Amino acid sequence: MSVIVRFAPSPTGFLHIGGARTALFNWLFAKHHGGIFRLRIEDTDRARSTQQAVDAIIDGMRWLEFDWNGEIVFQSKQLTRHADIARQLLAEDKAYYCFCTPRELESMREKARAEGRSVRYDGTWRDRDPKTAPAGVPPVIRLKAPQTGETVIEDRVQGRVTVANEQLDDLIILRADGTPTYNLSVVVDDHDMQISHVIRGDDHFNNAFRQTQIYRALGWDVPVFAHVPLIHGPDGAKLSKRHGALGVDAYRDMGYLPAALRNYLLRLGWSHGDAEIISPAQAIEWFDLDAVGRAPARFDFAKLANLNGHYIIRETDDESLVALTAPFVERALARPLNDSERQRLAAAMPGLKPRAKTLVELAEIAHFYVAPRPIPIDEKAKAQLAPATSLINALAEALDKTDWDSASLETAVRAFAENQGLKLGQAAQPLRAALTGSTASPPIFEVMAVLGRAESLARLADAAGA
RNA sequence: GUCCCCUUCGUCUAGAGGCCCAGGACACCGCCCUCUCACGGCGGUAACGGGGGUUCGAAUCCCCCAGGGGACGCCA
Repeated sequence: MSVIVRFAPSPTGFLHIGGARTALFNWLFAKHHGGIFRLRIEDTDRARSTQQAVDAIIDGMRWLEFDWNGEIVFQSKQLTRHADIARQLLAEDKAYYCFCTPRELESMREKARAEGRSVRYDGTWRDRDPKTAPAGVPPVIRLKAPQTGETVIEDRVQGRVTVANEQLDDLIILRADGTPTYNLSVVVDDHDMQISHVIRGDDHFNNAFRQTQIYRALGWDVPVFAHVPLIHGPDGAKLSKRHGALGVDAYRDMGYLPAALRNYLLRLGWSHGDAEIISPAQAIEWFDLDAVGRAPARFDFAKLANLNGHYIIRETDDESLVALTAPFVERALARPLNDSERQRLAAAMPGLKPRAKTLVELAEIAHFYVAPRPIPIDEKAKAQLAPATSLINALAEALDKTDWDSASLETAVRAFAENQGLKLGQAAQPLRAALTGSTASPPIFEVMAVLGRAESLARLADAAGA
């Protein structure tokens, strides 16, 4: 069986983190089986769909490097096709007109809820003659769903799940305004696109039963379903904006790498033995639906940060890191970086990157390298500097006679400290405070080497003078 | 309320009857490295929701309970 899957978001917002994982699973599944991965925009809700959201989703997909096959399918363009199918079902007596008004349905639901019954359409118009319809009520079309027996789904993640048909009511497939509803559109599109496996969020599980009934009514093959559990927030509740249901663009802005996000999302609800760091090639080789867990997973920023640190430190070359970090540095500087500054950052990168978990942090700790003099000195650094003015002056004098490379500078400072009867740290910390404006930084001799003689001595003079 | 699903360290998970007085990763704590902070190395705390069965033997199979989640729209 050839594999054709799709990711089908509705464009009512950004590509959120749960959607990104669904896209990842579909994408990996397709790659693993040498199949086809398609993108379909479910924009049948004319009121809530926006072009902006479509763009955000495409943007997110590109950023995560999820390449899809063929043209993007816009569900809204298939509306007449969907409506035709609804009418075909009507003609075949597999569907019927229902003249209940939304208000009537609402009171029906309220009554059911009040009586503790399950909330379902009662089938009022199922066997009633449309000729008895009230005037002026535009009808909807409902599927004549089986009322006895059961509907079974063989889900690749959830297993075999059975629901009694009496639990399912006659769902609306065509609205009063003649537009198709979601469940009909999905079935027709998935059929038309020859989708073999429907991999999507658990929140669609109930729809799978409805959709199965539509497939049956149409005499079409039902695709293989795989419903993956949703992602929860750190408190176990449904993921909300407060704890991470942000658009992937927000993660980009927070300085996360797409590779790290992909790796993190992959391990949320899926595993391969003890593997944690998983390359795209390995992911494609290993990924399958059988290893997807059935329990919802909580989103954990700390683990994402750790993974991101790994990808920054070990999987990204320094040149790329400079390019990725530059926008954040420039934002803080409120001006573009020039070539020599970029070169300085590149030279500093080996010392910078093990100290950052995100590109934002990387930009923050890199800032002192390109900050204009006199550089800002934080409170703790000021405290270390205050009693050390003469020490800084003496050090500056000694260093000015030294070759300006990391090793020579270290030798000189060590000799200086020894002569003064100081521990190395007692000389290095004031130097660090003066040169970086902070009490924590990359190794101070490396900092001096990257800064260069002129800039370093100037910063020392600034500090001693202040 | 009704239907469906889920339940191993704080978190992500390994585990498909004996290899498990439960392994890995993140987080946390300690030590080492060290000019600071990181990185790295080493070590540590920490879990099978509860109760019944089945079995010589259960984290693994069955039942019940509790807790959590999802769905019940002329939204997707």
